[in-house]
Amino acid sequence: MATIKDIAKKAGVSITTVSRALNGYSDVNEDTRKKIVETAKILNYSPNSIARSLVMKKSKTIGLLVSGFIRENAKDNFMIEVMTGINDFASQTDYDIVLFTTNSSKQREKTYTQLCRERQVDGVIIQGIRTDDPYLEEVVEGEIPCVLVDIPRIGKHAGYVSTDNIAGAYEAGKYLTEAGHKEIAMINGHDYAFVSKERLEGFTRALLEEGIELPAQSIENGEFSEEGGEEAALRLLEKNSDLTAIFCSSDLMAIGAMNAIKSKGLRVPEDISIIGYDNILLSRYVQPSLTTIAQDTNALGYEAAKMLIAMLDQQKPPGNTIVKHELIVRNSSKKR
Amino acid sequence: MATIKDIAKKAGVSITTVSRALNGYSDVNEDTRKKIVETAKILNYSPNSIARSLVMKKSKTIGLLVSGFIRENAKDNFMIEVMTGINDFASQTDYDIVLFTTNSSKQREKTYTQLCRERQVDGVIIQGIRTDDPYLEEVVEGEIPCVLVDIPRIGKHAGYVSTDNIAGAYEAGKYLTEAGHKEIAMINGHDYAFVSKERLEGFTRALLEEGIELPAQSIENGEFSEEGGEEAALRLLEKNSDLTAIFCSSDLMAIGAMNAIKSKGLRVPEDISIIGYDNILLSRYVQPSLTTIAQDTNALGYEAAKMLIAMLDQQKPPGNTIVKHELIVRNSSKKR
DNA sequence: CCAATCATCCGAAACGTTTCGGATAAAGTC
DNA sequence: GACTTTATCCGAAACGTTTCGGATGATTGG
Repeated sequence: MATIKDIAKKAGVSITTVSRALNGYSDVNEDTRKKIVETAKILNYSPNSIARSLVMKKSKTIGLLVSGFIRENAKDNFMIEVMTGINDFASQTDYDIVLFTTNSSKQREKTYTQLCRERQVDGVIIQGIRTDDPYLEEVVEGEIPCVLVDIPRIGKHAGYVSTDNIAGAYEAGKYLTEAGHKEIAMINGHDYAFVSKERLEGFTRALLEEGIELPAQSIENGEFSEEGGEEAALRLLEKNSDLTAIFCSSDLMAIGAMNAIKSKGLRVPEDISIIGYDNILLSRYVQPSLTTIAQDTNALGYEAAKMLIAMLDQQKPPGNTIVKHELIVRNSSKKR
Repeated sequence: MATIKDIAKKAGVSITTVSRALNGYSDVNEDTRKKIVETAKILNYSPNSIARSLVMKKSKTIGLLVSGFIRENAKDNFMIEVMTGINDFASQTDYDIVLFTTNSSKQREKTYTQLCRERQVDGVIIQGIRTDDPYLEEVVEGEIPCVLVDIPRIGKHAGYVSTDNIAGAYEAGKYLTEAGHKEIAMINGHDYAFVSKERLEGFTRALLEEGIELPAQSIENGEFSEEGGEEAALRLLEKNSDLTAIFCSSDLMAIGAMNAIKSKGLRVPEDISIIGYDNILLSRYVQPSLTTIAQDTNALGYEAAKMLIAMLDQQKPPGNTIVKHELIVRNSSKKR
């Protein structure tokens, strides 16, 4: 592998001059620059970004820290869409992406901060970690520029992107009440996700405005999985056989709930209306197709990368970006 | 950021000793090691992997070069499952993954080899590039250890993982002929994918064994997309209204074909049987659920990472790994 | 007691780059 | 002609590690 030194020797100039020539500095004669560029090409030179990183103290890489990057979660193309969004922006810049994954199963001995410092990433985008993650605090308070996806926390070096989950859930609630539903239940994710709290809040508020209470026994957690959603729905149906609508905090749980309803011999949407959240790919293909709150997932990633790189390259202070959402009515819900 | 030098000063030893103590060499007294480890902890030391990479000439990263890592392709969770497989293996090792993506749209000025050399990846896994990719040759013949996914090429430093596409397509063909189908067509991907060639070969052979010809006019390309599959199916139906079965080179195209059939007022599988390839997530959820050839996509990635890291760490020569496949009969196909 | 072995430590070079501070010679200024 | 300016170049230090080749002193063997 040819180095800058080899070029210098071959071209008969100093190392300094080669470096400056290749980096477009003005204090090098156009003729010598040409010669240097030419010999660089002849020697098939590629700059060694590691050496550069070492002296510049910048690695030009951003870490993508995702939790639950495992096969099961591939169902949910949420994660992958966020990733493509991040990549969409990053590929326009000179930043590369390095993938960190946390398998919560195996005890991890290193904190996220350590992980990032060792790999010398300039910043990190964090996705899918739970609010009870022991290392969340550390990274929000820490020195490493970071952007959180769907966790509304701002720190000295930490910003976030998300959607307005309260408003989204509110719209779902409004939609159901306006359709004449009265006996309504909710399947939430788990208590350690911000989105769960927010969606509960928005949904409750919408119902309350129509004078409908959402008692604790009408809320079950489904852990954001299809199976969890199915079981949660079964429990809800057990408790209240008059149910006419269920709002689910994720599409995957909504699909599970539909399975449960069908297994009980009931029909969607004739007997029970179902509304999900996320607008995952599956929701369009499932039978009946799913009414849901869509988020621009791709934009979520795009904006995250944009914010992070603005923090890195232009010292912009971290902030928060809210990406739009939208109610998409399909066939899993109907007027009462 | 504390360095090894800081530790040396604080602990009153040399830099060498700190390095050797931290890396578990035997020629350092147990007491001094303890002291060093302790002061390292106090100073909140993290090793700088960049400096280490520079001197070791190993970055302990593998590149993941994927083509078409864009939103549209997220439909197809093939790619993401391969990625999780790669990650599954890599996370057991000390290798990190850095993501390279090629957006074929924007003219790329750098070859894959240059990309890899600049970022100093120790090896690379390449996924989703076409056989007519101008840089494929370069990387197969090149010096950088690489593993190709679904491209059967072996070089001095290049191996591959794939499934037996010929056998898979052969099974699909056998299944259809044994079910009594005679008027059969095929929707293939495009001419620049190895899998297309192989699937065509296997399928043709199976039909031929039953004395059934597959003329060129019974084969249409669908570019591996849902829309392409739909259009291809329409062209086929136009040409031959007696068709009773279509084999598609990908599930996505199969789904498109089903749309086309329905739009023509025909039924799947009563009028026309459809069989796909890949067993993507959607194939289980679509109506009717899709008969398909399943590949262990996760294993594809896992084995790719395994092979690459064996090449890197144990100088194993590159080879080829064939991952198993399986015919999964669902509801989009039936006996004639 | 002398030489050989051993345990423990360290200095300095090396990895490939960037960049600060200057050096040199030619050109311009009065 | 003496001075300043300008264009062009370069030496050497720095980034944070690893590692080679020794150095030191204590212990052992005969």
